Amino acid sequence: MTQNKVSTEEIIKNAAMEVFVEDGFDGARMQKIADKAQVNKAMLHYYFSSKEVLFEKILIEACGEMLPELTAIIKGEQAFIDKLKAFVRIHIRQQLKNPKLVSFIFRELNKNPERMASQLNNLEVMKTAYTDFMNSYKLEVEAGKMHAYSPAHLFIMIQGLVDYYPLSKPFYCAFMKYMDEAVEELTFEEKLIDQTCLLLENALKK
Amino acid sequence: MTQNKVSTEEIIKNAAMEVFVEDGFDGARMQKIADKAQVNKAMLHYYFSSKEVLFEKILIEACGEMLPELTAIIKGEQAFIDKLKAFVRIHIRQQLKNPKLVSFIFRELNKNPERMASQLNNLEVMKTAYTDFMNSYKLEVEAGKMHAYSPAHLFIMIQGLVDYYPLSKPFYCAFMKYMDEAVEELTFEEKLIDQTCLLLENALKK
DNA sequence: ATTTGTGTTAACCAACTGGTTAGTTATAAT
DNA sequence: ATTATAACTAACCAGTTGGTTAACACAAAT
Repeated sequence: MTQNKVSTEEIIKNAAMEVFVEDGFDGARMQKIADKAQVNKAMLHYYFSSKEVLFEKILIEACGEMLPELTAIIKGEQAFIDKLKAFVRIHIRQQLKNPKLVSFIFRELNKNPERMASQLNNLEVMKTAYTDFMNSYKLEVEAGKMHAYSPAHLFIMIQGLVDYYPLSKPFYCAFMKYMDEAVEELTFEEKLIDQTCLLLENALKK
Repeated sequence: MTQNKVSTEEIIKNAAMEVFVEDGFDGARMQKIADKAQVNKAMLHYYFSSKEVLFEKILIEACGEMLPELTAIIKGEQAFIDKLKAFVRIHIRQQLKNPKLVSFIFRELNKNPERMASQLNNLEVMKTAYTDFMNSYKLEVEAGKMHAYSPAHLFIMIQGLVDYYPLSKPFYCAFMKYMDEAVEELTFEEKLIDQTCLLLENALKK
């Protein structure tokens, strides 16, 4: 019973995650969520008062799912460049596991930047990650081992390199087909990771 | 009359562009488009049979607006690296002029990759751009002047560098505020362009 | 003057949407 | 056994949505 109680709410959440990620807030239908969760539609309003509230809960969870194993890397004892490579590798692989989640986040981010901003408090991890990462970079620069970039801009460029492909994967799948380039997805993506690491290494190392 | 005839259809299109870009397909309301165009809602169905049809027209136009001055660059007589820099500069500036358009394209791309793929025929420009660009790059590599990357992957990485920030600008605006970093938008963005050029130069030049 | 065709409108409609409600079952507490 | 509370359901509701329709205006062609 206590099991069941927790369970139903969790089932709804999982169903809602799927539907919201697939269809976005506007496209998502409460009935579809209820069907997927195999509960009566009224249950959605029983556990979560409104669509908006349910969505907010899902959005928070979705954000959380974006930055998991990453913390481990930052706290590691590796050299900066190895940390960076590990970050690239893990981040891209992770995003590619669920590309729809990535596009969901960006979709809702652009629709309602303020809401996402208010969620930023939860991303304390990200703040420390950013700071730690950039401090190690500055040390490398001061030691004359790396080219100097503006840390903030470098951060954005790295994010671009690791977030962009998962976000536009469907486009490139179609584009490749159109270009008559037969590509085996997995090898292509692993190679993208390698190439990204290589590019960053060349761009940074003096 | 002929003037007026053309005009009304164009007015509707412009209004539809605004609303679809702002709200996405699911969020957009025909009434809102009609209001913005200051015409009766029935007129939308008079000129464009359905929401779907109107949307498709808008999507094509939106895609067209994405790749304008770029063709000029490719046909230019500059050296590869200068072409690349010019591309970065113009592309980022262009996207930043209307960031909502960028996020609109990505939103709808991820919602309906097949539709976007079918629109790829219109992007003949892109195909030639891609081929030309990559051929010049290969020449540089063969001449031993540049590091060798897989052309396809390099293409994607470059796109990531130029598309990512406009796409996630609202996030970084909020993030910067949260990090207590006061940034003057325009200078920040011009510097991002410079930094991107620098990064690519370092990553490519031997 | 009358016809014809295009542009335009107000009013309407069926389908759908998020949300409610009144009532039912099941479980635990007294 | 009775009560109280939480979990659940079927039916319903008011508001919205994309889309239609029948009538109207107004110009050009006859």
